[in-house]
Amino acid sequence: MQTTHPEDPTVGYPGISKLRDQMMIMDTAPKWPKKPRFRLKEPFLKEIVQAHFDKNPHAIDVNISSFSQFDALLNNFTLKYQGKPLNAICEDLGLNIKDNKGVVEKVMAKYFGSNEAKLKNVELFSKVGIIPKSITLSPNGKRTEDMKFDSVDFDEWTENETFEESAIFDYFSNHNFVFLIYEEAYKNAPLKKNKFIGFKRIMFDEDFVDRKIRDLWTTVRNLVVNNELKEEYIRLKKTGEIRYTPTTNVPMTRVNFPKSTENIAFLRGTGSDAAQKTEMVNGIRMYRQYFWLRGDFMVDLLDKIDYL
DNA sequence: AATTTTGATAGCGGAATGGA
DNA sequence: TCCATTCCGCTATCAAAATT
Repeated sequence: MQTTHPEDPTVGYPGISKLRDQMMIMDTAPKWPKKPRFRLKEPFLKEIVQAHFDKNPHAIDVNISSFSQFDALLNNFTLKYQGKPLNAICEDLGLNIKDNKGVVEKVMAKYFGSNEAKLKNVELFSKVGIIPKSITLSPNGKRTEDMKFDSVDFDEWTENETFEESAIFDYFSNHNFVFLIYEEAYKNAPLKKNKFIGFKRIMFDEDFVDRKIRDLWTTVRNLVVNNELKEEYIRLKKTGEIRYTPTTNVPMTRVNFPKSTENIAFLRGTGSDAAQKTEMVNGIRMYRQYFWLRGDFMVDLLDKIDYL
């Protein structure tokens, strides 16, 4: 752009917003058409502070400073293991793993040089605000599940007055997401048989965050602030009988948070079992809540992106 | 150092829904 | 009407953190 308009840097501004997902340590704000300022990405600053206090003894330094290098590292993994089932990859990496749900993450952590099970212990990821997520496609490339993200801190959610100050805004706006994409060997195949397909890296579209995530934030916030949360029994539609959970034999209940039927972004609870509902909001005891995005939306979104 | 609790990841499973 | 898909509260598992 400089070569065509060296005297007028503003002509390049629209392109800067488009370059956001290429920039690892810097970011620009606000976005086009407003005049951009440069700033350090917030997760990077946090990591610098953390490193100072040596909070992260397991972190390794793979010495990567740009996304093209990062992408290349992921591409090497893809070239080696594309189409291979998870158990074969484990074997090749020297990981002795039973059929458990932690494998997906453990494999990646190992590849990035950490023997820890958690990818968040890999400094590279936290340093530059990369959030890894795995997604499994059905044999015909459709969604198998919806996607769970972070848990909800209701104090934070209601304390902040504006969406732009909220944690969920920061989560979706200021982070890169790397998706580890797997495909089922056959319908409902066990996890370790799933084939590794590849990586995709995205930043969520500003417009999507501003509409869908803002909707979720506003709706949930209003429900809690206005004390409009309600819990009700789940009843069988045919007979009207109350449903009971299979393991704890407690009545199943629902809370009137946004559901996946009405919204791409919604809340869903999680916990050890129905007898252990630890969260308390508006006097209602409930599972710890997480925000989710619909699986079909995620698959559509990723379909538009190229593999690394 | 051993044990318990918490919480994060990823997915299960039974009922409702929808298409052929 | 049958069967596949979707919905959504619930659950298996593991490891980190807290507690003893």
